[in-house]
Amino acid sequence: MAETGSRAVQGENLLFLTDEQLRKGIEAMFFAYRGFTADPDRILLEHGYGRAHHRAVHFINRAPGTTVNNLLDILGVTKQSLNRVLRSLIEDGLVESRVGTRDKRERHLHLTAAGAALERELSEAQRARMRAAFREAGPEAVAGFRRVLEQMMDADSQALFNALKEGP
Amino acid sequence: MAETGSRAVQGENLLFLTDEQLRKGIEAMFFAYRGFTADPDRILLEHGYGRAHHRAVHFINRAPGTTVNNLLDILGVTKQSLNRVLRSLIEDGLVESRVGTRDKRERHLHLTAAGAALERELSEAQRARMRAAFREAGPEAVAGFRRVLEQMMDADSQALFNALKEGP
DNA sequence: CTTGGAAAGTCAACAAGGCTGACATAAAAT
DNA sequence: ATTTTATGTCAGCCTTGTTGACTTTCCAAG
Repeated sequence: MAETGSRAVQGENLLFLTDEQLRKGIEAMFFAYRGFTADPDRILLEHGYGRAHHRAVHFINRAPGTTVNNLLDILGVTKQSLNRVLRSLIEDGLVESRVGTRDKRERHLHLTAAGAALERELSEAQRARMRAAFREAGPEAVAGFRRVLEQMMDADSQALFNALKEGP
Repeated sequence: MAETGSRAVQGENLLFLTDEQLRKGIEAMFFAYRGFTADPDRILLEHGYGRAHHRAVHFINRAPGTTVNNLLDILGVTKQSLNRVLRSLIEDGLVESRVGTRDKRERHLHLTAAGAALERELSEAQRARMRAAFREAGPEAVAGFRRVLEQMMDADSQALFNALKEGP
């Protein structure tokens, strides 16, 4: 327990890499993620939806016209799982599925007015919390926050994240 | 869409609070949390456990002798949900439940040698990723990361997080 | 000492949201 | 003409969350 991992490196100012510091980082991620999802979860409950619907709505809004396969890559779930969510969103008139013009096998997904309204309600709540946290922490902390999170992603997630940056 | 939220504040250097920046922060949290849980999830699968078991084992290790009620506060789930997880861990000999000496209604939870071994396997994998991310990002980024995450927590989570810092 | 209530455990039932496997259809690609 | 790809769907399973009802144990206040 005493000499695991980071303590092996010596003669450098790497105190931020001690197991103790790493453990704090891990627990901070756990508690922060709970806060991160708390507000949308409350709103979703009122509408009879879950987190899976939030994720679908978020990324359809981010990349309107995206295909089902593309969404599967982003969300990292099976098509059966996504399909259950998409079906209810389409039935409820929040998402529209348009047959592709170039490739008619593809379905292009768009939010309806109602879908966009829900997306706004969810993302405004989530942004409000993020904004408060960012404001409290300050711009330099925010830059560090982003840098660490990006490094924590898998390589493929990192690619998806950066692809979303620029937009479609 | 144009003048929501942060853009209302003007004449200040608050560009890090634009809706666009906040959206990036939200997506970064989503993808990073997936990476954060990916390694433990793989290990848990091999052992036939899930994330709920990881959380229980983690916090029992952090605060040995903690009571069930205390653990319920930390994890934020129902006792029925936690009980199912604890029962399997106890049956499998990873967790020991000792009747309280002062108050015999309470059960004090401890990891067995086998439980501690699993905890080590899980936390070492998770620390390895966190360590790599921290090292890449650097100490100032790490400080910012921690500051933002703490602000993102609910007030009660923040209290729990800080209580855990000092130890029992 | 009795009783109220807290701590813990248990049973049952349910829902969301993951998963696998199998199969169907349409359209593109070869 | 055949194969591959994109999508949808049915059936069934698992984990992990929920509520509600009930019991046992036991501390503490009356």
